[in-house]
Order: sequence, then structure tokens, then C-alpha cells
Amino acid sequence: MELRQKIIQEALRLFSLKGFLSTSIQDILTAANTSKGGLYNHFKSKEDLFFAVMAEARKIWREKNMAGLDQIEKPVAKVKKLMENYRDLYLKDTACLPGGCIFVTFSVELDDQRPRLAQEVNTGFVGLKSLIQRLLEQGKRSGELREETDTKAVTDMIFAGMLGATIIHGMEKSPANVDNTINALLDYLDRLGPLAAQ
Amino acid sequence: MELRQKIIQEALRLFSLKGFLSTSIQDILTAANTSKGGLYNHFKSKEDLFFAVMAEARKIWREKNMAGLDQIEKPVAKVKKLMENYRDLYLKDTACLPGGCIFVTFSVELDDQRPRLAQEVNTGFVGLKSLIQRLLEQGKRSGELREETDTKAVTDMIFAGMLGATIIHGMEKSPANVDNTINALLDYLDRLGPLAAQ
DNA sequence: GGAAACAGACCGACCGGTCTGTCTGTCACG
DNA sequence: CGTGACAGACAGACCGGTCGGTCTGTTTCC
Repeated sequence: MELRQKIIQEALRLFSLKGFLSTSIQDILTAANTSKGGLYNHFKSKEDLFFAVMAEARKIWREKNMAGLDQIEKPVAKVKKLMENYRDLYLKDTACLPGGCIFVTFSVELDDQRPRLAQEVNTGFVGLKSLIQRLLEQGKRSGELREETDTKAVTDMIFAGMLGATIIHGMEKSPANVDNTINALLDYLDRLGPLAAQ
Repeated sequence: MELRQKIIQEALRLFSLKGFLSTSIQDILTAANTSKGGLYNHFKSKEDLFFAVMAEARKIWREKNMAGLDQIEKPVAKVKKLMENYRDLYLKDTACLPGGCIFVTFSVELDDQRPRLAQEVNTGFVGLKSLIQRLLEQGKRSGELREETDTKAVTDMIFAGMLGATIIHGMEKSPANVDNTINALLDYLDRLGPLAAQ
């Protein structure tokens, strides 16, 4: 494997476990079995490596969470599929991300210290939220959601629930709490459907 | 003011902004306008200071979030009051905790690095969750919740929503998203009431 | 032979923590 | 009332170690 890719993968693992600031270059060198020269030959600084790792993390995020979404027609069903993917494929992928979702880790540690890096993370969050809200709005038109549904509020709720599940996943080993949380969110979405559903 | 208390307060502020590991002793000395001798005269190590700060943070948490709860009789109403306190009093107290809830910050940064410290944080989370679930169980008996309600799942959901709201609060400056999230959670709780409510 | 890929010595800055010394307030004693 | 002994509070020099980053080699490949 190319050294550059090896460094990115190991950095991704370590960043997800310890965060960006608390992972030293030496940690990465040891994990990737290389040296300063090997790393700085491919990346001009630790921040440069950060952006490369972010690109890789986004790629993994899309692969896991977007899987099968294009085969679903109903927009709200797409949202639910995304949450199931998040629960079953993304959070449980301990190979790439043993410490849990790297975006949450980055966000918490960087938002008051490295605004430039935090903004890179935040951009992804904004994109996810707007995707969810767009689908929910379509869900109103398709009849999956009641007309009076406040899609902004529901989006915030789903988003917060996913973030919370991520934190819980980071703290506890058992996936039961994460499953409970996502399942409750799915149930909540169901309750927003037409009244007849009850 | 006593220097010891001053150090704890400034450390609390800095820890909430930058986390435990990324806040240096020098940062705290500068903020508290003292020196190494002044700090290590009161605390035997940085970890020792951590536990003192945790005690202070727990005290603040109780003061803010438990305010007025004893004047409410209905258990589910207590849960809702707690969430309103969290939204209106706790998260918006930028004087003590300018970087947001310190427990979440600690949890994310410490769980894979300082298990001993992370466990101290986790203990508080477990306590909060068991408090919520206990109240919800009482709510079933008091008729505020339907008999078939899965209190464990609902507790996980509320807890995750509060954690998520905290993360969002850390990222964004405007409180609108936090308000949306907590309001959606309150609305969710309402929907779990007797069917007649709909 | 020339360029890219890598190894590792080295740099100044900073880390948490220790240690010595000073300064101040409080006693006991004459 | 004066005064010396003492203790706690604090200042800051200093320690070994680690940080991110640079630079000089050496190896490898075309």
C-alpha cells in the first residue's frame, strides 16, 4: 500500500480515538511504521494531514450512510434508511473509526481552538442537516408527513439524536443504547405521519 | 476571593472551552493571575484539579437544572421542567461555562485516553439517565404516560437529544437550534401521553 | 546520475511538575 | 509592647520530556 494512504488511514484511526490535538505526529509515525521524513514528504504540516483525513472520513461517511438510498423512492423512507445505516454500518465500523464518529470528536475539541478546522467540520454538518430537511419537506408533499409538520424542528431533533447517539457510542461499549436511541428516533418519525397511522 | 476558588472557576471556564488535555497549567495560571507555587499549593496535580473542577461543575449543574423541580408534583412534568432548565438556564450560562457543557467536552476527549477521569464523568451521566427513567416510570403509574411506553428507549432518546443539543450549542452561536431541539423533545414527550391528547 | 522517497538527528517552544526562596500574618515569650 | 520563631501562601527558576517542524543524509527507482 502507498505510504500516503497508510498514513491517512492510521491518522484517521488515531484521530477518532484521541482527537486531532492529542494525537502526536510521533503517534502517527509509529502506527504507520514510518518516520518524519516519510510523513512530511507527503504532507506539508499536521493541518494539511487534517484536511486529507477529513476528505477520507467524508468518503467513508458517504459510502456507509448513503448505501442503498438511491433505490428508495419515498423521501422520508430515505431519511429512515440513512438513520439505519448510521446505526448499523457507520457507528459499528470499528476498523476505520474505533473511537467513534470523527466529526463529532473534531467538532468538540476544535470549535473554540482551531476555528478554521472546526469550520471544515461544521460544513459537513450543515450539509447533512439540509439534506435531511430537504427530504422531510419532500415528505410533506408526498404525504408521508402531515402538512403542519415543522421540518426544521424535526431536522434539529433527528440531528441532535444522531449526535447524541454518537457520544453515547463513544462512552459505552455495548451498542444497545445506540440502538435504542436510533430506534426511538425512527419511532418518533413514524408518529409524525398521517393520523390514521395511529 | 480565595485563590483556590479562583483557580477552580478559571479552570472550569478554560476546560469548557478547550478541554482538559488542551488546557495547559500556564493557561490557568494566567487566567487566575497566579503562579505555579500558588496552584500547586492548593492542588497536588492537574488531575487533582480536575476532580475539584468536576465537583464544582456538578454543583452548578444541580443548581441550574434542578431549580424548581421540587415544587412540581407530576413526575413527567418534572422531566420537562428539567429539560427547560437545561435549555434556558444551564446551556445559556456562558459566564461559568462559555464553551458549553463541560461533561460532554470531557467525555469526548477523555474516554479513550484517561479512562479513570472519563469514568468520573460517566458516573454523572448514568445518574442523570436513571433519574429520568425513574421519573418516566412514575409517569406511567400517574397516568401521564401510556402503559406500554418503553421508558428505557424514551430515556435514551431524551438523553441523546440533550447531548446532541449540547454539541450543537458548542458549534453554533445562535441558541435557535438548541431551542428547536429541546422543544421537539418536549413535543415528543407530549405525544407519548394518553391517546386522548391527540 | 538525478529525482523522489524515506530515515533520523536536531531545533526552539512548550508541557506538567518540583524546588527554592520570599513575603506576610500569627503566635509565644520577655 | 516589642520581637523572634514559625507556618502557610505564593513567585518564578528550573527539570526532563514531548511537541510540531526542519534539515541533512541515505536509499531506491527510473
